[in-house]
Amino acid sequence: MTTPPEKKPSRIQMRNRRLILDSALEVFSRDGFGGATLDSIASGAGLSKPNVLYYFGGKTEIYITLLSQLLETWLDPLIELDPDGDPVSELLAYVQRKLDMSLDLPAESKLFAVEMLQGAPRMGTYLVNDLKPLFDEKCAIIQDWVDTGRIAPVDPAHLIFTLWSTTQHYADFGAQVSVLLDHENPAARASSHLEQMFRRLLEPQAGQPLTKSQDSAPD
Amino acid sequence: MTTPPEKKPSRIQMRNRRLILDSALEVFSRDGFGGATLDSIASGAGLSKPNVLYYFGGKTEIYITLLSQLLETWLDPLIELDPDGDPVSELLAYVQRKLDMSLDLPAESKLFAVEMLQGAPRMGTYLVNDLKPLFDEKCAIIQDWVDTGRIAPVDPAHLIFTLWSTTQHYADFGAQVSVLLDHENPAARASSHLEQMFRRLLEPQAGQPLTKSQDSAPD
DNA sequence: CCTAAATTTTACCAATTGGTAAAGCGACGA
DNA sequence: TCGTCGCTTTACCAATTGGTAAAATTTAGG
Repeated sequence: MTTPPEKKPSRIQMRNRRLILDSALEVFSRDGFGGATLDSIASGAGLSKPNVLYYFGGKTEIYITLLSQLLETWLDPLIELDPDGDPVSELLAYVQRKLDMSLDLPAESKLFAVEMLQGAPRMGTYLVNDLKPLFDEKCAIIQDWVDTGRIAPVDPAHLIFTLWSTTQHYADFGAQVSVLLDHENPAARASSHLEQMFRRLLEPQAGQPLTKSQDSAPD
Repeated sequence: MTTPPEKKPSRIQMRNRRLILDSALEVFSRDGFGGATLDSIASGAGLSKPNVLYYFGGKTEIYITLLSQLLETWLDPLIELDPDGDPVSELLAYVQRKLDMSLDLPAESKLFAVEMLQGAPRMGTYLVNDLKPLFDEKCAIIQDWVDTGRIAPVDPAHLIFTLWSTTQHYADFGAQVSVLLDHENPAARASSHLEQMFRRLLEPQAGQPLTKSQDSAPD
């Protein structure tokens, strides 16, 4: 009970907590957990360090708060993947949603990346308890689409990895992308490139439909 | 002259410098530049902190040394992309080389990622002076392959981004991959998934070959 | 074995870190 | 007017940080 005022958050509490979290997102996503300092978070929020610690129990609590808020936003597009929709459209829409998020909220993407690079030390349980079941569920859906010949045969898990990595790349490696593309805005080209790529990957080939992919061992 | 012994490096110098760099690679790739400490680098190398500073001028010098060594290894596969080879084979071989590197040397991949996430503050010049020209050169080659109808029409720059992101994902997000795949080794499946994906992306479609992209000026 | 150079350790330091204690400030109701 | 409750600041602190000086030790060469 030392730190966060209980009960109803007042207007000023809401405002300052948000200022702190906004600043912390920027700092943590750039410098990682260990590299971030309370001082830079505080100054980014326009507050003093002890004032920041009035609202949060400590550096770790800010980080955890950020991470769990992030996860809700992050999982949302995957949750929306509809087993009853048109498979290719659903997956292409997922790609676009993910790409939009990476372009609009690069810091969120980077924060996630930073945590993963460290081996997910403060996120391990979440990965196992929340992401894994959702991931398995969606893999099963995709596998069903493959089995019924509605998309080309593809490994669902690695398809999702590919989808995540290609979209998040524009956030996480934005510095590189920016230099290599002469600082032109990558958004439009990235979008059509990814759409084209996943469309080709996923659209069932006219040649070999479901006859061979139903259950036998491939390769 | 303060720090690194000049002239011929002795056997013990070679050994200790290598110990330090190996340990530093591990630490920097996990914790980032700001999060890494000389103490943890030293203890990882089995040396004392002042002893580490006998071989390197400081934390930054170790980091820079690591980065420039990394870049040679990292750029190599791209350099090998042969304009005279079979386009699809060349690109698929590049994918495999990149994937192998990510699986064999995940720390190198992570170090690069960490630096990019921070906005490449200690690498800006490398990006512009070394990577950018090479990138442009290879993009031109790929564009030529497209223009001559030897691969399907695709944006060369974004193709490379896709290639980089999908392969490096297995290193940078290894913690996530490991959990989601039930800790089974992703290597074999990743390899065939990526080969299939890029093959479909790149192989010219029977339907619409070079008619629309043939020779116009590639600005 | 002896010396000189190379290496390693011990003992420090100033600055910064995450965090705490308590005093000060402002608004608001009695 | 007063008190008090929520918020902010000032003044700290112990631990850790990157880095240095110099003594102690090891090594290599003759």
